[in-house]
Formats: sequence, structure tokens, C-alpha cells
Amino acid sequence: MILGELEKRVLHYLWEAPEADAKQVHSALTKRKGGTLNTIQSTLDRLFKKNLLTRQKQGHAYYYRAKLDRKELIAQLIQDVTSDFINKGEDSLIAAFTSVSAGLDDEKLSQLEILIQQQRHRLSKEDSDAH
Amino acid sequence: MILGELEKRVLHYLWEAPEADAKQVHSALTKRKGGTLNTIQSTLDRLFKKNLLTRQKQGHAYYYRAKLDRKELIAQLIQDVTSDFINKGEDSLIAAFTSVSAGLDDEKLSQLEILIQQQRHRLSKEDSDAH
DNA sequence: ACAAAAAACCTACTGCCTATCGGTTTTTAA
DNA sequence: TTAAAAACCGATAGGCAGTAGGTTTTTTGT
Repeated sequence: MILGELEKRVLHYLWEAPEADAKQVHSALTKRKGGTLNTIQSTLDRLFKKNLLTRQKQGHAYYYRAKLDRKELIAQLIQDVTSDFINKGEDSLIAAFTSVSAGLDDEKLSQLEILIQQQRHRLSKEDSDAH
Repeated sequence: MILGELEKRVLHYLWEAPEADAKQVHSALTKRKGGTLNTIQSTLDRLFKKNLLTRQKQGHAYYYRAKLDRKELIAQLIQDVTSDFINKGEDSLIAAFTSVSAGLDDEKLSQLEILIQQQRHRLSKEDSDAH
């Protein structure tokens, strides 16, 4: 998945906005820089076709929402960009972790351990919620 | 950093090969599929200009080597693809970890903890080696 | 119901990048 | 010193983002 600069800016905007139509996105993203409403419409449409946005008519216009939040998209992009380099049987995300961890210092490793603990808590909470 | 299919195949080859000239890469990568030696030369040159390969004349031809190993490249690509989505002050790699860990189950979290321990050992070994 | 306004849709062009390869110059080696 | 090998140059094709003009469809106010 390749994302252009404008596409990224639109996503950023939609992570703040809950939802928005082309007009809103346009006026928000073209304060200094130029660009017509059509450009924004095309970009929203391309993101929709990439399955990164949902949309639904509300009144007159489509209202778009981000399908993935920021972290989910990051995880997706990491999958995309790493999958070609992961050997069969190897888990793509674990392998990516392995690659990245090689550049981390002690403090960051500790941060990671905390994140792992938080994730465990999240998992056990999900489990009890399921009852 | 965007890598095309052929570029990826060349990198894969050079991770196995230690080093190789265009001729070797060409005969290795064009068993079934077509492609001239020139195509491989261009691809090697593009990778060289992207700073992903080193090269040096040995006898008649350039011999190319991968500048980054597989995991280093993966880490680099993750940096590239995530940096646009990381908020200022946030560490790009930690943030990427955070994103990815959200999709991991208990077993994978344990694998991660093991990786973190291994990385710690590597760090302390480096430290003692520095003496 | 109808006309004006708004939005969606189609189409096309530019720019950038990869893949491809023909042809020319430079380098190497017999 | 020339014939072969390699490097280098240039050109084309295909794909995708960004951009926007123009047309059709939808919505809405009167």
C-alpha cells in the first residue's frame, strides 16, 4: 500500500475529525496551499477504494470516516512493507519486532516491556468481558 | 523508500550471495522469467544510488554487496513508513511497536519478551566488549 | 414541479518511479 | 591494438498520486 502526501494529510485530519465530507476536508487542508475541492474528492475516493475509509450519505454529501485508527494503520503498513522480506513460517510482525529491537537501547526496551504488560492486561480484560 | 519487485529480488539474492556482479545476479534471477543483463545493471545501479548496495571494482566488473542485512532493511522500511504518522516527541520505533503489539496474542507477547531479553544480553555484551 | 445549487462522476494530463532494453563509450585483457 | 566485456546514456512503457475541467446526477428551496 502506497500513500501519497495528500492522502496522509487527509487521514490525519480524519483521525481528529470523527467524520467529515469533502467540503470540510477541503477547507481544512487548503488553508495555505491551493487545491480544488475536486482534488480532495478524488483523494477521498482513492482512499475509499483502498479500503481505508468508509462513507455514507448524510443529507446531500458523503461523510467519510477512517476505517483504521492511526495505530491500526501503522500496523497495517508495517505488515505490507515487511511481508516481502519475511521467510515462510516466520511471523511477519514478530520478525519486524526483532528487526526493530536491534536498534533500541535499554530504556526503550523497558518501555516495551511496559507496553507488553499493558497489552496483557487488555487481553485478560477482554477475556473476562466475554463472560 | 519504495522498492520494486525486481529490486526486492535482487536484495534477496545479495543476502544469500555475499557479493556478486551483474552477470551473476542476472543469471540467478532470470531462470524462468526474461530480462536482459542491462535490466539487472540498471536495477543494481538504482539500488546503489538508493544507498542500499555498496560496490567495488574487482577485475573487470563491479561487485555489489548489500549495505544492510535483511533485518536492518526491515527496520529501515518500518521507520520510513511510520515516520509520517508519528507525533512529535514520540519515538518512531516505540510507536510502531505499540501499534503492532495491539494485534498480538499471549503467546506472541511472550515471544516478544524473550526477544527483549536477548536484546538486553546483546547490549550488555557490547558494553563489556567495549573495555 | 422545477430550476438552481451542490455533489458525484468521468476523463485527462502531469510528474515521479520501476522495469526494460537498444545503442554507444569506456575499460579490460589476450 | 583490437575484440570482448562492462559501464553508461537515453528512451519507452506502465503504474500511481495529484490536480482539475467538464458533465451528469442528486438535492433542495421556492
